[in-house]
Amino acid sequence: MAVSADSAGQDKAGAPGRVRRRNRAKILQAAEHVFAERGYDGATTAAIADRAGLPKANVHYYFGTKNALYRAVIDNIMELWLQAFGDISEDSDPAEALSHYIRAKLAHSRERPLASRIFANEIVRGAPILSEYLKTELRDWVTEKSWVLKKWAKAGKMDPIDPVHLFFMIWSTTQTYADFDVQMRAVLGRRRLTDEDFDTAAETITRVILKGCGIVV
Amino acid sequence: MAVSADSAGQDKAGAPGRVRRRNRAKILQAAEHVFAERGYDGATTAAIADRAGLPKANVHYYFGTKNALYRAVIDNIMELWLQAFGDISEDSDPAEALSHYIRAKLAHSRERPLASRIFANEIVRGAPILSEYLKTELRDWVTEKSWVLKKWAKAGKMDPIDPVHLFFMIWSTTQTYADFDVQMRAVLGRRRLTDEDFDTAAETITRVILKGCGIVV
DNA sequence: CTAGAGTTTGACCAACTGGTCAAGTTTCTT
DNA sequence: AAGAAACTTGACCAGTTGGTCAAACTCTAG
Repeated sequence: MAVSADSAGQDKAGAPGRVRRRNRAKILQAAEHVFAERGYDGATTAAIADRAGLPKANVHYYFGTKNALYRAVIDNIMELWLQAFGDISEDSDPAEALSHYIRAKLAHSRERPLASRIFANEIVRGAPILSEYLKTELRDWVTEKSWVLKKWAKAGKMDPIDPVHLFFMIWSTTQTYADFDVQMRAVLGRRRLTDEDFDTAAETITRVILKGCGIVV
Repeated sequence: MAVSADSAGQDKAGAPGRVRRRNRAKILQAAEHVFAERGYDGATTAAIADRAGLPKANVHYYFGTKNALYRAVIDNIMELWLQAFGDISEDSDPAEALSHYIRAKLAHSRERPLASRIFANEIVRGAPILSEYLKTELRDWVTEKSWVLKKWAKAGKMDPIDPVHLFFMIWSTTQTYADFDVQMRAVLGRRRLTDEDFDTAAETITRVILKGCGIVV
């Protein structure tokens, strides 16, 4: 996954390339919004341009095609995903490592719901862009971490739960608060999910999963 | 949610209305496929007509607009959702009731993945059609069942877990096998999820959640 | 059998979409 | 300062989309 340099450097007036950097960032941010809200097909380059406050032709000047822009947005997002993959290693404490991972994932849902929703959309569409990443980087990560969980189980630190499906559980229970936000809000009767909602969610998920895996806190 | 009569009666040759019924059913089925695969905006009436083996004008003859057809598909789907809401009542056994519910939800993901994916798409889009349903029927169901879980907790049959978030956990962990199927397949290295995969999933989810809630089996 | 209701369909259309372009403007380099 | 490079933008275009329509055809009730 390429690492884009956008929004990296400073935008000192007079610095060469500052226009390029600022406009690319504006467009990427607008695109993230529109893609998250409308999906790939529902998003129009005109809507993205509007939101960025630029004429449509300008969007094409910087990113060429809608598809290239979409890829750039996805690139940006996957950078974050990888960061959230905290340290689950053999000698870390299961309770701490897992609850930290769960909380990190949930925080991501709260802080970057657009990213999560775009990711969800991409997967539901059949992952035309991301399937390569899923089959390589993600799969390797899961394989590696599965070994750790198996060793924890052998050491009696947790029950012998299938590690892969356990990761599926953690991903789905945490991402649902971003992707299915409307459903959660409707059921909870909230206009917006509050900090308390996320705290309760974190507590419930962590508790059920840790205890469910036989991890003593 | 309206209950459509499609695919109800028999299609005896000579029975009046049989053409209408058969064609509406054909179109609905095709629409379910296309909407699930491409999302609302990505789906075209032409693609749906093609898949149904009918000219596009025919689709409009029966359903008027694309949006009306989409609503009809959603209607069909919600009928199923409600059925899966098995019996979680005060005097049923927690272990049995919950594990039955989890298995039913998971079976639904395996047997009707298209329905699940359309539902997911609808929610991620902000539930323009379903928000009313979520705020009323679904919310009421959750409220009612939450009472049951709370009584179970008071009776010492399970830990005092937040029931609403627990339902969120069950929904997300089971639906993920339909909605994020590509991701699961990529990580598991399968071309298709097998029966064994679903069995392992059911076992893992049931075990973690039941034990996590302090329900003794 | 026959009149009217129900169905089928190709041709058509206006609106919108992603994308292009060339002429102008601003910024950078020397 | 001045020429080159980078950026801006309104006008434009071809392809696609949801939707219409009228003429032809088929079915059903009496």
